[in-house]
Amino acid sequence: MDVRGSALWERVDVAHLAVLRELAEHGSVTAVARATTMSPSAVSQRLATLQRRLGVVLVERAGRGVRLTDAGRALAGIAASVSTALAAAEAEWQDYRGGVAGTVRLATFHSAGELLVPGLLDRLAAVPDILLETFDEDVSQDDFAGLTADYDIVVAHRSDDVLAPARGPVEVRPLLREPLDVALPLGHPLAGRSRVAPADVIDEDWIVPPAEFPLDRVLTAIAAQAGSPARVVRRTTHLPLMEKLVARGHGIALLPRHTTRDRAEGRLVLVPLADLRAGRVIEALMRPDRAARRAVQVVLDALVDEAAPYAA
Amino acid sequence: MDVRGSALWERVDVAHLAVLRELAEHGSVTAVARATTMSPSAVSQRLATLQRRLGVVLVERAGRGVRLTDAGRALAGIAASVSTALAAAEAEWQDYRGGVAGTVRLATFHSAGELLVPGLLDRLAAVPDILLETFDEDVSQDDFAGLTADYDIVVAHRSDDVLAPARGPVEVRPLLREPLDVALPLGHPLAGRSRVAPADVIDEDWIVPPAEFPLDRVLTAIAAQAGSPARVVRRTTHLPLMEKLVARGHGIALLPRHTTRDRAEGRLVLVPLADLRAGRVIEALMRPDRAARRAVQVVLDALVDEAAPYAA
DNA sequence: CCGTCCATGTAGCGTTGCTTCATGGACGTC
DNA sequence: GACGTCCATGAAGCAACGCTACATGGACGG
Repeated sequence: MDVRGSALWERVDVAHLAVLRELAEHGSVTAVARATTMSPSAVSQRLATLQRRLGVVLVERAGRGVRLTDAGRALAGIAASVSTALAAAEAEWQDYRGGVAGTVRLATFHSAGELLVPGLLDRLAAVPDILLETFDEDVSQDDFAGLTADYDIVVAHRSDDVLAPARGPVEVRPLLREPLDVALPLGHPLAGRSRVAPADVIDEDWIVPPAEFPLDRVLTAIAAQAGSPARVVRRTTHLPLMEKLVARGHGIALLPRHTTRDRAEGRLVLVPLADLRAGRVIEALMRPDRAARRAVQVVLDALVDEAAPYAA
Repeated sequence: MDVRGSALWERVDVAHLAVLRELAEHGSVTAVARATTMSPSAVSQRLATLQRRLGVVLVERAGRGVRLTDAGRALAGIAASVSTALAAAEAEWQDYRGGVAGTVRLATFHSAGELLVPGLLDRLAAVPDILLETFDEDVSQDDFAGLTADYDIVVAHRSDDVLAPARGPVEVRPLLREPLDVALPLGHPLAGRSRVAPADVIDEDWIVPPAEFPLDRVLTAIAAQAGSPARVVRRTTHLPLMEKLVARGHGIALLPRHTTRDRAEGRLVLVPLADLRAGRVIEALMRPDRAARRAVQVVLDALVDEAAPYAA
């Protein structure tokens, strides 16, 4: 940036540096090319010139793909902070100009999308300069953070029995905690109860998502408390399917209270669990540089507002 | 930096932004061209493309030169923070690589240069990768800050009767406080005294630097305390000349203790002032982005070390 | 009123970096 | 063990960008 002195930036373009950072997150040249709408060759050439200009080896081949060297990892970390600073500067400029324009890519898992996206779009209708693109992404509990490489905001969930782990360089904003209730068909013997204990329901047939999904972890806790394992008869991540199966008597399930009430109340019964704090935490994850963008912040704030009624 | 989203940095190059910042500090296109070794036309074209890409007017003509618009000033401020972030990133990279290379431009006023530069060079001999360029710059008290646009480190002085004023975005590192003594010829009636009061010396012929230089301000304070104005017979910033004039009986002067003692002791007598705290503060001034460079920090640390013996 | 200074256009050139296509190595499969 | 696939990289060609050098046109001062 400055001509005199050492002037790293006379030789190295920040745009070139950015691909290194993307490579660190996406893991392969082709993935970076896909994510940035460049050709793989362009990505490769950028990396090559970067290394030539710096006189340092940053990437090395590893089998079919590439791997960052130590120096590459170090520089990618630096590139991340540059990204964040640049995004902050851009935000400052947008503040000055008044406009909050931009495209925001939001990933939600199904039930959160159902719960939050419609109201979110209503709120954002007042901000015409922001284009919100929404995507469905439901992955296992630990994989949400990785999605932040592809989206500006990732709505993630985890069972609230585990502390939020160190998630590295990802920013977290809590949205809501959603209690999990036992869903029973209308004619079920326990359907009239105001609460049920783990021991009451452990011998039922259960319908839950695959292992390592938040809802599954809670069932594990129930089984632990009841002292006997749960009998899982079907696994699916698709909540409406779970509801239909429960309604027709094919088993019972743990279902998120708000989401289910909005949709399936009347076709089945939700009974809170006694003796166990069962719930899932829903939060927004972002890479710091993306979080620094004003358009992202506006969407995030709207998301928090939208979630507020459920936040209890 | 990022392809999706609003992507200001896809349109605007940080190098282009940098010229705006330089323009804000140097004030004219030609001055920026000189400072950056580009042609004036290149500077002008960068500004033009910057405005075209942003769709905003940043500079406007003012008489023979140009003036920043409000938007231009705002963006220049942002450019400054970008510069700092980039310099910090470069420093991080240099830390990783181990080397501390670079050219550092140091401006000193004459007596500080005499006092500090020889020892500074000794200290830096151990760091072969740093090239130190030194320059003499002695300006009036308030103009030192402006020199930071042209040098990495500016050694400045001010009389210590005034509080350091808000110096905007300039970083300050104190180096030493140098007492000012009354310099008398060897045979002077007061030459044997251990201290002299303002009233003792106010009726002498005085030799001082031009107005608004630190030493002049101290004489003003002496006159105020003595209750009568000082009779100034000659003005010069050149300390050796002042010493010679004093030694030959053409008047007396206020001279910095350490500098003078190193050079002229034996040819004149230095007597401390009683009833008045007379001294000048010597400090290093830097622009934040320059201060973030490791090479600059190394030189600065050496400078502080070199000044330490006098720091009392 | 003229000379000087400053900024900005214009022409032309060099460099850079992209796309497209071809090559070559590594892995999985039949 | 050979083939197909996937991935990264090299070469050729082209387009765009930004610079230097020079010319133009206001604005200030003598």
